[in-house]
Amino acid sequence: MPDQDPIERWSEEPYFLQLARILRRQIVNGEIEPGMPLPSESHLQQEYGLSRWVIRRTLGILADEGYTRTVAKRGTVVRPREDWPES
Amino acid sequence: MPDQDPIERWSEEPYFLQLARILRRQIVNGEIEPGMPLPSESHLQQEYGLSRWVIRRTLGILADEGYTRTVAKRGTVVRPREDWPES
DNA sequence: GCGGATTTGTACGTATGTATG
DNA sequence: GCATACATACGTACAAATCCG
Repeated sequence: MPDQDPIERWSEEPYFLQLARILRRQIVNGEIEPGMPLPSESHLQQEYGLSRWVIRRTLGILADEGYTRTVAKRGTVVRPREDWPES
Repeated sequence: MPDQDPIERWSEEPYFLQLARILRRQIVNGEIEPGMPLPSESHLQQEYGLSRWVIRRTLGILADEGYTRTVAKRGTVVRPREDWPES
């Protein structure tokens, strides 16, 4: 349900940070398990009503943090827990 | 002289990788010394005839590598040599 | 194996906000 | 007050590889 995790458009916080927090939590909570794919960029666009710029910025952050790996023409998958930041 | 470091538009290599290589070499060669500012994004745009998207992508790479630090509303400066990648 | 749909990557343009100088 | 400079965010287009019926 996208509306459980709405992007606050009045917020000072950039959309890509809000969305990164939302997706990061879903991963940590096990809603998307290691090895499983995240929704595609276009799907995330529709789900959250955000531009692809924001979606890609967000996915870049999660990848940098070690939560996900994005492969060209394939998609983005959740990495093993040992690759996540500790604590 | 921009034309000494032209972007090869026929190349397979993305523009932002070509430009990153060019600017990285200028830094390593001491053409822009630590503490000194890089040209502004709009200046780089005009100098190389590239979009701001490519310029920012490039500067992001150099910053990730430790060569530069970009500060909002200020500009991008070259970091001390000890922050650069070794060898 | 073919062909279309999907998906990510690169690249462009524009607009607006905000802090700096 | 005004110009500069970076940050965010929207849009579009095309390429190339992959996936799938």
